[in-house]
This record gives sequence, structure tokens and C-alpha cells, in this order.
Amino acid sequence: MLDFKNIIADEVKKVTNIENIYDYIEVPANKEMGDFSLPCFKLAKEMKKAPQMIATEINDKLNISKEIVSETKVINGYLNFYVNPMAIVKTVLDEIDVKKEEYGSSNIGKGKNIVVEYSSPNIAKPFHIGHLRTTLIGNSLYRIYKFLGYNTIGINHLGDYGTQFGKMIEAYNMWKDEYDLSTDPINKMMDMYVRINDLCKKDDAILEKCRENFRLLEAGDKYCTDIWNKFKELSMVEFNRIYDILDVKFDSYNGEAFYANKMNEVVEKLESKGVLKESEGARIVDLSDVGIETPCIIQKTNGSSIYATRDLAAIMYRAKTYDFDKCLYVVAYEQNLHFKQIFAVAKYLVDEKYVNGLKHVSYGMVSLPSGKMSTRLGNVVKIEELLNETIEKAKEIIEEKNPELEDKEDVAKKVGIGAIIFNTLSTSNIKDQIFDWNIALNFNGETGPYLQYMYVRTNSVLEKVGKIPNASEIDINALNDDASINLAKELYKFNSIVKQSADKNEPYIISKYLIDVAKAFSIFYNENKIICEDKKLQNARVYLTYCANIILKTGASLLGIQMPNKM
RNA sequence: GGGUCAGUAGCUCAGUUGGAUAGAGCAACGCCCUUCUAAGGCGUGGGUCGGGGGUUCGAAUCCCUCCUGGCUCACCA
Repeated sequence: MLDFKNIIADEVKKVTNIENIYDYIEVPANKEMGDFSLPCFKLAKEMKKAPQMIATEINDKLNISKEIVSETKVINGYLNFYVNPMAIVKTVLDEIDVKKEEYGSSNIGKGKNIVVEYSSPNIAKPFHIGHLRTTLIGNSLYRIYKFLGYNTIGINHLGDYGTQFGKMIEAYNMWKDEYDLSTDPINKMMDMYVRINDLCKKDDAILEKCRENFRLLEAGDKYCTDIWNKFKELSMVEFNRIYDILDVKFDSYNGEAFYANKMNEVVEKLESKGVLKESEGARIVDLSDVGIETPCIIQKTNGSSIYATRDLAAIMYRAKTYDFDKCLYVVAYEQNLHFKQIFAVAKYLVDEKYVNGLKHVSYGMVSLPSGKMSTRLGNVVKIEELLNETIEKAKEIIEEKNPELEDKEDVAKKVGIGAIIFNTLSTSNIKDQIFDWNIALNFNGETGPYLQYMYVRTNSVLEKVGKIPNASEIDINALNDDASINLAKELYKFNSIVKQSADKNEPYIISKYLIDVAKAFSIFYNENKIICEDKKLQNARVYLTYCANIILKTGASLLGIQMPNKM
């Protein structure tokens, strides 16, 4: 596909002697100012000439084919380039003709391994909307990197270890006769967890017992291990049901417990490097030399491990097992300090290549209008409840708008879930989100269902025509109206959008882009009769519709959103 | 208190890494279905870009400072 910015940069370079012209070129805010622009203000300083004059001089010398750039204009010190719209239309259509569903994909990741850690719920606790962002951001990044040719490994780093299980074991010891875990186990486990936490707050002796239970678990005590396994199994059944609905997959479920027997290596290596120090009875790595004032605890006073130790063991294991180029942690920003610490300690454990690949993809907190969510306080919205509500609402709307529709169940599921996924991935990671039923279940405006609706429209046109014309039969000049050109321009951006989204680890860039594509298609659809008398015109428009169809579907799949064929 | 992130329209958010007249959606109001799906399109109103300094040809964007809020600051994860 032609890279117009590059072409323009090369042409400008030919008539000037300025380095990195490419970086100077930008996209004007307003499309009346052209497709690309070269602001000459910075150059004015070096060349000691007025910007306007520089722009005029470059413009006079410039010799770009009219096939590529149909016009250039000098305005207010800017040199504006108007790319020949037909060149854009042609290069997009040609590229899609060759790559089809692969359009936008790449092999820049070939031979590179990327580990993405996401979701990572805690065993024995309900899966609530607080887990939605990590699950969906991670799932999307996983798909995006894969699309760019990376070998991608998705890891669900289950929270299946730690003092909380000491607590659960203690709760089980005390109250196992009160709870029948054969039905609705998660909620009962949550009850037990809330109860034991309250007790621990009041009674230090109980808390000490819980810590001891965890120590026993870590030492391989059979009784403790059996109870722990029971909790884990019950939880996984529930989690998998939700992952199934959301179409989220993992390559590994190696959680914290997996590293139980791999932590000695961490301790030994830190010892051998002479960085493990005693402090207040615990063993720590001091990080004040790199500006982190809180030390990283490796071993607690009672000798048992802590989450940092397990994360460090995981880094060593993943480096060895996956030889990763990047290892992303999709975890909320409340753990910023934790990741700073373990990344700083990692330099004592693995090669520089791996240390440089570690990246905390941190995202904002989700809270309720009433305030912070807390499993212990029981004020959470469970994911299952949310999914049921959204599917139910989709069903109601289908009954109202399209009662004759086939596969209502399947469509309702795709639309309802699509709304949730899109809503979750429509803002930058760092923003906090206050969960609001009205927003989560909104199907109008910039939403998942809007994308799906536009996709369905492309489908229904394509279905009605029956046959998608060959790209070679298309008369590009039939697409010279504003709406068609604008749509083609949007489609042209897809490649760079996907790369940008991966560079920043921000799925929202794709979300926003797909809205632009859908909007451009909607305008194209409203202003042009696609199926029409003039078959030449029809073929061209049908083909453009087909292109929009592909990109909407591919783009949505990168977010983890499935498209219904009808709705 | 230290660290850190954020503050853009009534609400939720974009703003292409310092560029030209700051943009969408929701909510409100008005218009458009004998035409390929109205979950749509078009239009109207709505802004001291948290405040104040500074850097420069040029700042929502960079620096300083203050205000407000989130998160965090060793044996939870």
C-alpha cells in the first residue's frame, strides 16, 4: 500500500537539504487544509527566512506527480498537500483485494514473543466488574499483537496463593458444617471470606493462625493442600463459564501457586548477588539506589513468601520458557509501586533483554456511584449479573425492532456482550471508570451495537447483491464523491491505527477508529444508493461496502467483539 | 507529609507527541422512514481546556507553582 506521508517526505527531501522531514510532516486539523502539511516555522529559524517564503520556495521546486498529490498550497507558513483522492481509493482497494481479511495485519512481530498477563482473578472470590478491564484489555492486546505477527502467550496469573488462603482454610476449619459448597459455591466462599476477615480484624490470634495455615500450605501440608484444591476447582468452573461467554482464552493458567517451588531460585540468586538484606526480621532488597524508597520484601518474618517473590519467580520462568521480547502485565494502577519494585529487582535475576521487555500496562480503577467496590463489604456488581442484564436488554430491543429475526439468542448475546466490551475499551486505560448501568447498557451512539449495526448494513447490502465484484472490474472514478472518498480515507488508516494501538498498549485507539469507520460508512450509505441502475457505479460502491465490511469485522475482532450477520 | 496519576461542554471522553477556527457521543430541542435495516442521518444550543506564572513565532499539549480528586507509601495481592 502506498505510504503517502513517506512519498511526500521523500519528494521534499529531494529539493531541500533538511534531515528528518518525515517527522515535520503532520496531518492538519481541518481537512480543508489538505491531507498533509509541512509547517515551516522551525525551518525558519535555521534558514533565517520567513516561513511563508520557505514554504513558497519548496513548493516552487517540488515536482510530485499529480497522480499522487493533486495540489499543494502555501498558507500562513504551512505547505499543504492535497493527496489525489483517487490514489487513496485505489491503493486501499488494491491492498484489500490482495489481503482480504488480513488487511491491516503485519509481520513486524515475526519471530518475537510477547507474554500478556491478564484477568488473574482471585480464587474463592466472585468475578465482578472490577475484573472486566484487565480481562478485556488483555484479551484485546493479545489479539492485536497476534494480528501483527507476534507469537503471543496469554497468561491467567491466577490469585491462588497467599495469606488469603490461610484465611480460607481457617474459615473452612471453623465453619465447614455451616456451608454446603455443592451449590452456589462462590457466594458461600465469599461469605466465609468476609466473615474470617472481620474476625481477623478483631482477633490477632486468629490472624496469626491464618498466616500459619499459609505457611503450612506452602510447605506442602496435605490437609491444607486438599482444601485449597477444592476451592480452586470450584472457582475455575465459575470463571470458565464467564470466559466462555466473553470468548476470552488463555494459553496458560499458571497462577501464583505454580511458582511455589520456583522461589528458592529467586532467593538464592539474590543472595549470591549480595543484595538480599535483613531488615526488621524480613529479607528485603533495598531499592533506594534507584529512587524507590520502599524496599521490596522477598521473605516475610515467618520465612514464607510474598507476592513479589512469586512475581519474580514468574519473570525468571517466563524468560526461560518463552524467551519473551515483551512481558505485559495488565493490572490496575494501584499496583504501580509493586511493579516498579519487581522490575527493579529483576535486573539481578534475568538478562537485560528481559528486564527491558517488562511493561506494566496499568489501568484506572472501577468504582460504583456509591463508592469503592469491596468484595469484603459485599458491594460489588458481579460480571454474571451484568452479562445477564445486557443480553436481556438486547433481547428486548430485538423483539421491538426485528421480531422476525432468526437466531435471536445468538444475536442478543453478541450485541449485549459487544456493548459491554466496547464500553470497557472505549477510553484510554488510565481513566478511572464509575460503573453506571445506563452507560454500560447503552446501545445508541458510539457503542458496540452501533458498530454492529453498521456492519449488519454492509452485510445486508452484500447479501442482496449476491456477488462481490472483482477488484479488477472496478472503475475507481465512480467513487469520486465526498462520502466515498472519506470512507476510503478512513479505511486507509487501519494499518497505522493497529500499530499505534500496540505501541501504546491502548485498545481504545481501535475503538475510536472503528467508530470513525462506521460513521463514514453510515454517511456513505445515507448519501449514496449502493444498489442502482448504473452497474458500473453499483460495482464500485458494492466493493467499497465490502471493504468497510472487512475492516469493521476485523477491527471488532481485535477488541474481542463478535459481529452478528443480522440484527 | 513523600511518591505518582488525573482535571477539556451539564455528563462520559477524544485531541495524531508544540501547530491553523479545541472535537465526538450521551442528555435537551427541532427535522428526516412509499428508497439497500431509523440500534440510523441532519441540524441547534452548550468551553476562562482546574487557577496563576513562564518557555516560544505558536501551548489543552513542555517547565514552575498552587488548588481539587484517585492510587500508593515493608511483611495483603
